Amino acid sequence: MTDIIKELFGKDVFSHFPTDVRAQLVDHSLSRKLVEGEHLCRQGEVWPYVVYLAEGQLNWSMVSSGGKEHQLFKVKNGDVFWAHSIFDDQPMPASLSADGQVLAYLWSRDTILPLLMKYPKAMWDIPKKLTSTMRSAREIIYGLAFQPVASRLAGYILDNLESSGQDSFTRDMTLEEIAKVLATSAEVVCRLLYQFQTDGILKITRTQISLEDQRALEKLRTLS
Amino acid sequence: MTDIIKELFGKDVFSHFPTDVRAQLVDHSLSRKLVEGEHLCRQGEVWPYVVYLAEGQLNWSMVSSGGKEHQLFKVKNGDVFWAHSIFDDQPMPASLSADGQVLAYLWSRDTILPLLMKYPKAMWDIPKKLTSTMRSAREIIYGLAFQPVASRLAGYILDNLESSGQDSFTRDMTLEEIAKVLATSAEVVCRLLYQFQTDGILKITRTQISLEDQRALEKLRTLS
DNA sequence: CCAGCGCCTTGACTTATATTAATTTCCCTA
DNA sequence: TAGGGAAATTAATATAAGTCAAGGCGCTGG
Repeated sequence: MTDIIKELFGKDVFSHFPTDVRAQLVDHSLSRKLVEGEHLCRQGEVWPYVVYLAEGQLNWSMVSSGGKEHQLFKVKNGDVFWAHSIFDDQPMPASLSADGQVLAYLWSRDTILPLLMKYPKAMWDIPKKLTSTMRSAREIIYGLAFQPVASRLAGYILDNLESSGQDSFTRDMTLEEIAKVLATSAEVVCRLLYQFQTDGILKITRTQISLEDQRALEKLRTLS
Repeated sequence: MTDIIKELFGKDVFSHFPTDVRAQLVDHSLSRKLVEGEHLCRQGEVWPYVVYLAEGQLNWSMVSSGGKEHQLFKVKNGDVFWAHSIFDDQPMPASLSADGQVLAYLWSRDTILPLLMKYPKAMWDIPKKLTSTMRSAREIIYGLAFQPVASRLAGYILDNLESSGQDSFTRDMTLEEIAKVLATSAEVVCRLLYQFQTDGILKITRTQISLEDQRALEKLRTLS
């Protein structure tokens, strides 16, 4: 625990608390272990917590009015997540669910707010963080609204290649899951992947995707 | 000026400042008058200001990578607007331009930040405000991504009818401008309006829109 | 009063993507 | 090692919406 917590106190907001407060925060933390698919919070619920994700990943996904599920982003290992309800006491607009094994530490608003009031410098980091979230959320959703599926898929592949560090990677999500992220259907993803292959951009097998022409793929991502 | 400022101090954030600080804020305010179409800030510019809109309306609009302009929302009379750059010193993601005559009061970060540090209760209202902005922005952009144009148009008309208080209103925007808000083209808007008429939902002339069947229009809005 | 301009209207065509359904491939387990 | 089930693939079809082009209407200023 101590190592993990040490990392936490290098992050925005938390880095501004003095040592004794840090100890106090450690004492008041709640820890939650989740298994694949389990929910940390559900869309519609009022859930005023800060999360520090010590192990694993969380999916931030929402169900639209049409009943379709869409995954907007992932909370990654080491990320801090400030739930909307902390600030306005309104229902959460999406759900957080575990992607694999998860260990998370939580603090309720009642714990953290008095400390923020006492250390305004820490508090000032919150709008900063929210702004950056807004910026990236806008980017993502705008992509959904204004970029063709092919561009979104290109971006998705490039992101994966980048984080794998190789020029090829093994798909660990089903086409169905990818489709959920790109807000389209598995069939379309499949067709586009093969389209990319005939265009000489990728080589694909059932589970592997390897890059043939990075420049072309990057062009696809931005074009239109 | 004093009346206007009095209103300001009833709002989030500002309501938490004591009298002497309020006076100080009035002293340090910058006032800007704008005429139709003039820009208060431009997309891409680092612009660390808080805005209080005393008269008129501002359009918050962005140019997408494809070069198309899209208007996301309006800052209305009496609204307070916290520009992204205040928090993270990054470029603004969209532009603010005057919709008609505008009178705005501005405070730079250098003026406001020390006061926020001194009055954490005021500062705490900022994340609250940002959260509400995030919620409504998400709603709007998700609409663009997941709702058909017909639903968006239905919502647009219902909003206008509501704010006019009548069951009919005179269009004060060109089809082109409506298209910009709905992220589509004027032709499509036109065709849909006539479609609505043949369906018995609206009666339209060149400039007037009057409601015939509210229930049907509301159904259209939500029915994905 | 009419010429011209901006806006609106309409039609024809193109394209991206959703949907449905049928078929194939792969992998796991009995 | 066969059988079953999940996932992937492919094809056919449907539909929403964008684009282009042409024409019509109504207002304004000379």
